[in-house]
Amino acid sequence: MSVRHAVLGLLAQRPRHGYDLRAAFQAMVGGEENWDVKPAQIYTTLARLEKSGLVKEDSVEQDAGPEKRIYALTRAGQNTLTEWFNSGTEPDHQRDEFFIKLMIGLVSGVADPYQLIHTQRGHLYQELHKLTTQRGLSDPKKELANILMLDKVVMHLEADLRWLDIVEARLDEIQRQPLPEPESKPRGRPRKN
Amino acid sequence: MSVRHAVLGLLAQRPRHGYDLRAAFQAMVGGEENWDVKPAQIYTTLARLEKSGLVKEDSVEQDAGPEKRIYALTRAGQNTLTEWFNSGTEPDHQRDEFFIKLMIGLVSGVADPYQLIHTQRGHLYQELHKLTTQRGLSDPKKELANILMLDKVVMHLEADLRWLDIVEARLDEIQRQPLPEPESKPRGRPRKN
DNA sequence: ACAGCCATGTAACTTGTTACATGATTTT
DNA sequence: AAAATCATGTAACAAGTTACATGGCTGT
Repeated sequence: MSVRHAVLGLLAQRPRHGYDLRAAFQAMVGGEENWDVKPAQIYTTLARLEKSGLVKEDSVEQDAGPEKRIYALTRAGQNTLTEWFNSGTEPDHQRDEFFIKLMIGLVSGVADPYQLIHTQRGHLYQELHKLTTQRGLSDPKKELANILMLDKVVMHLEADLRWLDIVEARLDEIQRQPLPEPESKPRGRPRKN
Repeated sequence: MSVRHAVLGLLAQRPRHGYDLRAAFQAMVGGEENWDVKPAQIYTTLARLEKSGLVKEDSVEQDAGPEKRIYALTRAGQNTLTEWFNSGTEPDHQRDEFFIKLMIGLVSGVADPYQLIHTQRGHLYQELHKLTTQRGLSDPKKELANILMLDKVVMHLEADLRWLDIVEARLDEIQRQPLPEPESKPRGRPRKN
């Protein structure tokens, strides 16, 4: 849902061609490690936007190199964009794969929840470490978008880590006063970290 | 990607039919307000899993009411499930719509970033308030999954709020020492909150 | 009698990914 | 001469949503 509007926004800045849009988008989210938009998506999105009348082909440049199909916003496109800005934004309600994995682990008896948590914690710490060293090095020269994205990812990694601690605490609580759960016999808890 | 594996996991617990799977899934994520899985997705997923040989129709019950097509895991399904548990889980790298909205706002000059932040903060506080009162009321009687999901959502809402503060601080910094940005002339910052 | 739950599905559509395919220019 | 970058797209697929369609049983 975001890419569609991002394309409109970038075209509001100035008319652009597909390749340019992709580069601008990637710069905006701080590189492909954060959000790798495939060329295919840009071009198909452009085609769809054109079909919907939100965008139109402005001109075709060709100055040494392949031709560039420049697209521009239509009035309808501008309206759609301002509507987007004026509407609220849902905080993307965490359809988190790990949550599902943990719950399925608890319920199906196929995997040990404590093991899952342990693994995931390691994973998150590793990621966090990678990012914070990255951030420490090149902070001043990086662009705003890049920095903000890093901030965001770090905040959420920390939130996930805090959540894992809470989950563990809650599981411990339950093991002290076991509740009537059918299939899943509680396993012994391995040593912490 | 999650629903597919969730279905496998729930079938590992015991054979089930589509309607039952849906109910179990919804219970697991703590109700439709968190993750509303449509019936259509359950049934199409089951059909795909069957075509892939991970699941097979076990029997058809009919005891007063419509017939229930009971599905069970195949050996291949069990393998897929354990592979899933043994593989790492990416923390769902925040393809957050608000981030894009803010960046496009900054870059396109169409919307005021401070206004966007202000609106979003209000939105998040409201949500947070709704959840914490909800949590305060019925904590002991609720099921584990429900509680964990609430914990998770709250952690991430708080992370988002902290992030908004950081963003504002960074924008203020830039306004004190303006950088060479072409299109977007900085707007006056409206009063906080 | 009607509403609501139980239970199943199909069709059309949207967003996004993967893989393939082409070809020119610039850099090494 | 080869590799990287610029630039465009198509085809097939996967996941998910919306809307539609059907029908029986249960409670008011």
